[in-house]
Amino acid sequence: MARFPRVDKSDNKKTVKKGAWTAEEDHKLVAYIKRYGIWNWTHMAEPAGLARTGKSCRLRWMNYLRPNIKHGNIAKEEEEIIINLHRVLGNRWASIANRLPGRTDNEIKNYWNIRLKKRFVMDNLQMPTACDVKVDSNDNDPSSPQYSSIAHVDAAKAQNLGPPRGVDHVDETLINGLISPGNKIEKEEENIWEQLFALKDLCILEDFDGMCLNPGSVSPASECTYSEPTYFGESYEDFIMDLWGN
DNA sequence: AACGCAAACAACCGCACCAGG
DNA sequence: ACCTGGTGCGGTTGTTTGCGT
Repeated sequence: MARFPRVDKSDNKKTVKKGAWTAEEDHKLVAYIKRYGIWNWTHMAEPAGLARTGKSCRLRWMNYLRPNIKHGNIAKEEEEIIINLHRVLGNRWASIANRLPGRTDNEIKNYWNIRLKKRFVMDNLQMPTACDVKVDSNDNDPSSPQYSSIAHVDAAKAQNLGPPRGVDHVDETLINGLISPGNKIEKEEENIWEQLFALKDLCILEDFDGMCLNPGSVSPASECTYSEPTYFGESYEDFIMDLWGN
């Protein structure tokens, strides 16, 4: 990682702008990146003519300005993927986002917190957790008693609650087995993906891969009730196209 | 039309990690 | 080995928007 001369703190008292980005700021950032590329977020803001922190610039770029970002309208298929990935990965939004082209971690995180989390609460459903997945035995059968007790206990742990009502028996040895060294559930992402592909509902991911390879096969938008937001009076697509000079 | 509330979204903050010096 | 600065991530908060009364 390249390093730069220390910032003179005494000269660092310029007012830093916060809050919503304006179209002009977006234009400046995109124009700068188009010309010079991303070389250092912290030091890019000033020459780009932005009174923003590097972090703010990076966030704006990553979540809205970079090409190929999809906005709104999370399809049913994507929702299923999010649920399944969250079951395996937990709150690792960036990892989940990596699996959903065009989606940002922020968007997925918001979607989860606002819609899915609430739905699980309202429907009194079992909140999926990363530890729900166990691939090395019959326990990956959701209908099995073992699977069920694991899921219940982990959800209860996640909410700092005791075992939920209706669960009168918890197999502690199973829980210990899940968290003990040498357990087949590893933290490393590669192993997590192996677990993921062992899931019975893998077909959803396969369908999604198919969608990526054959974009024309994506479900028709007519199924969606989402209305496209506007960006400074334009559709998001027009706004980005305009920013990129296309 | 005005107000209040809830939902949705955008952005900030703090922390952890990584790499160069 | 340690320090420092940059980056990325997840949690949280602030603002905007939509809807019901």
